[in-house]
Amino acid sequence: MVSIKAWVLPKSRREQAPHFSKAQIATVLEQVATLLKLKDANPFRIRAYENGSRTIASLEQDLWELSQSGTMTDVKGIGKGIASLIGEALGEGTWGDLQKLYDDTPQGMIEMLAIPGLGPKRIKQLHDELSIDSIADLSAACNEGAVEPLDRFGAKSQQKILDGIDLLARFQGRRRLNVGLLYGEAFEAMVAKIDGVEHAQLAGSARRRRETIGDLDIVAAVKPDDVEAVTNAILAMPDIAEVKGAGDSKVSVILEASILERDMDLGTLDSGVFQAIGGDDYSGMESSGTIEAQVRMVPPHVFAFTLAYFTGSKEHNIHMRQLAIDNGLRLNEFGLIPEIKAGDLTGLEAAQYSLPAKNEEDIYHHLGLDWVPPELREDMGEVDAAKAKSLPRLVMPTDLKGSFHNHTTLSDGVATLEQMAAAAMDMDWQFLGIADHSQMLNIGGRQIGADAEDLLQQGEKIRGLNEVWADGGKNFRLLHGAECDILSDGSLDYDEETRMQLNHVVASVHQLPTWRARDEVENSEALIKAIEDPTCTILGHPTGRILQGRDGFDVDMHAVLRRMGELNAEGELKSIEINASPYRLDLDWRFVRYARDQGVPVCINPDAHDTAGLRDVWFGVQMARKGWLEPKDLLNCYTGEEIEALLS
DNA sequence: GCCGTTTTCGGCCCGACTGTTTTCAGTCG
Repeated sequence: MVSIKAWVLPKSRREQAPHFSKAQIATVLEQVATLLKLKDANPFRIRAYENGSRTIASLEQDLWELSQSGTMTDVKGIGKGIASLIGEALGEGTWGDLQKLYDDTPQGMIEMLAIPGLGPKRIKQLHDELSIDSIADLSAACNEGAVEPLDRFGAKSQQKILDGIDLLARFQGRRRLNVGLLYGEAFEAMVAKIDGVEHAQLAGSARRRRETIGDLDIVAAVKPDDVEAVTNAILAMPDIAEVKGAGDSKVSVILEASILERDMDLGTLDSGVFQAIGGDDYSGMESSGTIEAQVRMVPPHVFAFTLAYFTGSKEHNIHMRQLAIDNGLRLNEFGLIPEIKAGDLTGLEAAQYSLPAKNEEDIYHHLGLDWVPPELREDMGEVDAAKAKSLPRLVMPTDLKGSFHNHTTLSDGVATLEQMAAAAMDMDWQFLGIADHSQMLNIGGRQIGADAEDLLQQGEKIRGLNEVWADGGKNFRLLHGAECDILSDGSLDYDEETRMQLNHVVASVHQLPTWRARDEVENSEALIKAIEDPTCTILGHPTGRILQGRDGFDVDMHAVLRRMGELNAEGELKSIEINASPYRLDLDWRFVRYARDQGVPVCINPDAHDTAGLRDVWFGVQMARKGWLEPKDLLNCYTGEEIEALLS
């Protein structure tokens, strides 16, 4: 059972302003929104805090500068109230009267929000009328039958809460993208095969390639006469653990892992990292899991609208809907309907007057926009760019000609140089960077990394192999690098003379506990010192996060990227990695566009520990797409010759 | 709480489903 960290207002760890980081401010605003929900506050006030949190989290400017210059309210979504709250937090390290809000709300009420079907209003009612303030209390009250007689509750509600508590214990919430896609694509294929389904498509966050997936949304085109039969066919599937609901247009179920015809491939991860995040407990949780899925059935002629609607994001949809309203149109999952014709009609009735759309392109075109790739639909500027016809030509997996950060048997990989090279050639790559762990890396007292001497020997071997391929006219080369540990003070492992002999150095942090115990300022300084080292080429998995496993360390990524941008402007090559392991996907895609804007070349690295691991680059490409990258922004898309010249 | 500018108040996206009701509130996406 995953326990939720207690919610407390952060205390400043600094002597002087600014006292908090952007991430801390964003977290507090998000928590305030949730606490206000539990107090049944004005829903629009709640949304203002939610929007504020989202805005701050993705803000590129320096918060402290905005606050000092009094221009914070120029940021859309930040008004006088939130600006003054932030100003006080940054300047004084205090949080106004928020402490009272935090004190007023029992931790257990926050935990109850995770119970499916139970929301803030009813949690408040349970708290007010039965003094319930923990999941344990709630469970006991349901078992005693104390919940049933409450106003607007009943026998079914009480049972549903018990089921929800049970589900919460079994169901770990979000799944990583690779796992979610396995379920999603399997389920999509099964639904598509049902008689009466004209076509079916996976929508939602899986289609947008978010790094984690909450639940699956499948949109199915079904004629009204076939809906009942299709519903029954779905409910009769063998891999359904539970039916959560079934109506005229929607079936909501929980899928078992047995839907996957083959064993779940969980991918590979650095040695030691598994232990750090819970070892067997973690992998047990991974493979025994279930996932929630919804199928939305709509008449074929409105399929495109429903697909767009359920692809989201919610924020993108709100922006699109506003744009429609500005044009006298009503946009929903059934159509794009002139308000003047729709009148008082709603739903499918109103949709008979919809502008036609045979696909999503048509919908966007009706609103004067270019089609927006699903990965970009996060309301982060894509609507305006689509209007200005300036959306990027996003990178595709086939644009890649190599990668830079991969392991062999010299450290903790299981494949040899030759095996890794052969696998890369199979992918039509022109280069493969080898970067085994450096000597400092120890796991449980055992040295994982390579001694300098062995590392340099590997270089000899690589030069020999490269000569053979060159002589044979094969357009392929290995690049000799190392994944050098960044020590706690920001210096790099190995001596400089050793590092100088490499094609490239991937500098990464592995001693996470030390870094997580420090604050953002110290960590940022250490990372900047590491990238300033003349031998450092690539900053590897920049925060050390493991999705669904552990948070990364605090760091001002904008500041690090700005410094990297300066160094690139001075003619040095400093690249940032999108670690493509589905466990990491670090650099977070939310920073990728900022890196590009600062002139920092990005590289996608599978961090492969075996030949199959090279395929993980696909996930990195998805994150690069979410970060608006074109082939020219990525070192992976240079030719082998160009890379050779760049790194020599 | 934020926004806009026929500004200083009134509106803020919208529909499906469920369980409780007998017209609707809560939850979800």
